[in-house]
Amino acid sequence: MPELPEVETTRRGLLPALKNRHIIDVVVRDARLRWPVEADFASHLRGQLVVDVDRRAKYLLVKLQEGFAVWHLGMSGSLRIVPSHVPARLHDHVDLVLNDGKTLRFNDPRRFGCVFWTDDPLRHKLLRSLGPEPLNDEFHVSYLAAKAKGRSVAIKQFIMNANIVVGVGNIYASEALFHAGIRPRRAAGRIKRDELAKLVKSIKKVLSAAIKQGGTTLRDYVNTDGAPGYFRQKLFVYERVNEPCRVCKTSIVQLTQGQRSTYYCPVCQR
DNA sequence: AAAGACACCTGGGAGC
DNA sequence: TGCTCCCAGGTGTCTT
Repeated sequence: MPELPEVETTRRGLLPALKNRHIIDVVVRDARLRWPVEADFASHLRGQLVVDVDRRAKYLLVKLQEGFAVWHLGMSGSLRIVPSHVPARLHDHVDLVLNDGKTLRFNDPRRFGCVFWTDDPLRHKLLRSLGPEPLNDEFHVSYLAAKAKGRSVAIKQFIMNANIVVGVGNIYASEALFHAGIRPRRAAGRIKRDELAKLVKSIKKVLSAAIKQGGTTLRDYVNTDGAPGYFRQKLFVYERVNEPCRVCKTSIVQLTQGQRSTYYCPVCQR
């Protein structure tokens, strides 16, 4: 499910619900996530005050007085705030019970997500070599051009590589390439500088617009209130194979890159 | 170092 | 109805 806009939407929902609350209990119903929930996870969190909720790439950083609870939603994970008396449902794997009668509840059918405690998330193995945030000023055309130089990998897979830039997943990679007018299979190293400049702008624009709409719900993504995101209506190519391009009416084409579906308009993108 | 394949897992939809 | 197959918002790890 979640790319950067969905994770950011989740962060914004969590912040007012978690900040300045105490975690009075932790329930781990199923520790078998992508990486098993560690045995001492609950004891690290129990009794702690939540100080802030931040985000790095697609990781949510729940800042505690001592260390952080770091969450990744994987493909199908979601975090909701529910009244603590609501019974857990299928795939509700982890709860943080708060001192205000509410519970932060993690649901993840495919169990590709993970959660762990750490005292220094940015130096953690999973986060330390991540590229820049796409919405920050450090992500600019000169940076991208330097990284792309000499690379033969397809531009779509290149911008989905979190070591290059974080947060661009399968939906927004196709969408950003459409808006930049670039075909997804072109080698990253052969994209001209002015095209890369357009691509940087498109990535920023698409992600910002999606955040404004609360993200994209295709199947099971919901925000912390259980509501879907509404950016799906604004998609130009993703999951629109054989439908007319919203700009030129040409049929949208689907292909496979790196075992993922890619969508593009053969006329608008060159 | 870079590129590509594969792995993890469940559920929903299509086709028979 | 029920089976099989394919596909899905991610990304670490292994092989070439």
